[in-house]
Amino acid sequence: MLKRERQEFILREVNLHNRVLTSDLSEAINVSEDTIRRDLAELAETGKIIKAHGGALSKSFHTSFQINGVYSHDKKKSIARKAVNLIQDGMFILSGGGTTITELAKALPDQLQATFFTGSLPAAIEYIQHPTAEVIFIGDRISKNSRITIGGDAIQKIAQINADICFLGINALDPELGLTDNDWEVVQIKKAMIRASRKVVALTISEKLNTQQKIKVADLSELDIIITELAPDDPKLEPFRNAGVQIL
Amino acid sequence: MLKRERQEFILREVNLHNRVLTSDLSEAINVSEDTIRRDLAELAETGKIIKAHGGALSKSFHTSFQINGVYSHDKKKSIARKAVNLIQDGMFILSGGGTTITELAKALPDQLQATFFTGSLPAAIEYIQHPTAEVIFIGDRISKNSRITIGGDAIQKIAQINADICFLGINALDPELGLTDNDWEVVQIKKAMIRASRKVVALTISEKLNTQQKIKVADLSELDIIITELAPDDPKLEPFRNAGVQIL
DNA sequence: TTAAAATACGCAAAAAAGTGCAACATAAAG
DNA sequence: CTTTATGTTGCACTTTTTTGCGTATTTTAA
Repeated sequence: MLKRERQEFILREVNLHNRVLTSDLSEAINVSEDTIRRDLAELAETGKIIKAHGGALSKSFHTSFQINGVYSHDKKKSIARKAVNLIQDGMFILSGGGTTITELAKALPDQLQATFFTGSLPAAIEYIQHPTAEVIFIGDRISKNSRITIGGDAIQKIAQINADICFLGINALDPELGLTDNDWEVVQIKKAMIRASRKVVALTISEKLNTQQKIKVADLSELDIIITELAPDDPKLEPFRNAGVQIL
Repeated sequence: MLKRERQEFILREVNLHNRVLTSDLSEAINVSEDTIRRDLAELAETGKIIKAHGGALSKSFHTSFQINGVYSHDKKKSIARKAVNLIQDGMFILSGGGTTITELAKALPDQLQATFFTGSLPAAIEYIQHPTAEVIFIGDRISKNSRITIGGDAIQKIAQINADICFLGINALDPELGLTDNDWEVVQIKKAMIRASRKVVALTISEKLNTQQKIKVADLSELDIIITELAPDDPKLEPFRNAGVQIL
């Protein structure tokens, strides 16, 4: 079995079972565990899998673990600081969910007068603590995973809004595939929010750049601004800038 | 099971049940309690969970626990325990706001299957953490004081509901004046909720009995059940029982 | 205060991973 | 065809990681 062939087999196994053991792979392919380890190391280096003691985990399985760690907290704060500069007094703002958005809510300057539409419970809790912000909650069924409103009623309500700007915390952004997500209901909400806003801002930590999930939310062309914790001229952002999206 | 995989499992369990026991996890995953403790320590170190004696708590649970005052905490807990007995599988429940209601949400038995309609952000946060409860949020403008939805849109939505039971945390209850409140917008919401339910349950600590506020919400005759922390035959409750309201 | 439960700590065994090296294959260049 | 350069693989060895156990300590609840 060729090296390339072997690695593709491993990748399929990982994505199928969400985890593989070095020992199992070694036995299945009939090569030494050293070789398997070397393969896993290579696959992990290009970001296709996550290495772990005893084997490896699939990327999608692992994301939740990494993304809500304390490491990314500072990054999200720095993203939030950039984002609040886009907000001006009197604006009508559509706000999605996610921890990055929650940071945005915390970072609002005290004297700001703006109206926030959101379907995210954690975000709403933060917005409502702001001294002057007006908060409109978009009601409907609440998703247990993401703690945001989902469902047709919510989409209808969003469609009635004509917001100045929309902030979306996003899970995956790829130069080719654009904005993607893994939850069909959430995708519908995000699409509705994008339609209901004059300007769309995507907030994301750099780890989520160049990653893909299963369901399409929007093309890059539908985004106006991408905000990450990186400097705007970082090479990782090059393909997105080339697509005509403004980078902050 | 790989270490990382195990920690992901633990993290999911914590976020689902709000608390986990070291002993349960040890048995479920089939590793020693030492190993579980080490995992919990690592997860706590990166801020993903809150460690506690005997197990760990979810981060959100811990924070919401801290936010509420402790003055009448025990009384409200005892009220909540009485109230959950009224809830049965499959019920549609309208739920107001207030710390007593939040306690009710925390006291729900794990296996309960019910649908909760609410316009209270803190209550929704609690309901959504329950493993099986369905949560429908009634959206509209959020009041800064009470953190519940107010406004005509919400009232209209409530009118479309036909709930089995309605739980109201109340601010003032008087044998003559009935249920009163000081916030006009909140009063409209409460009235709508009472209209939309077959059975109305008022939850209150005894300090609020025999007090009045400025705006009338409902007559005593519109209430079906009053729950306080007192024993049902307490003399303070006599006038309410005489008005034909059931006391728990 | 006291007994039981839970935890921290040190330690040792087992498993897994990293390291250097030699064997082998492959392909390009002479 | 031979030689050389390159890359791949397996092996012996060391190092690191992980785990469970015994013991001492702390925490909890009565």
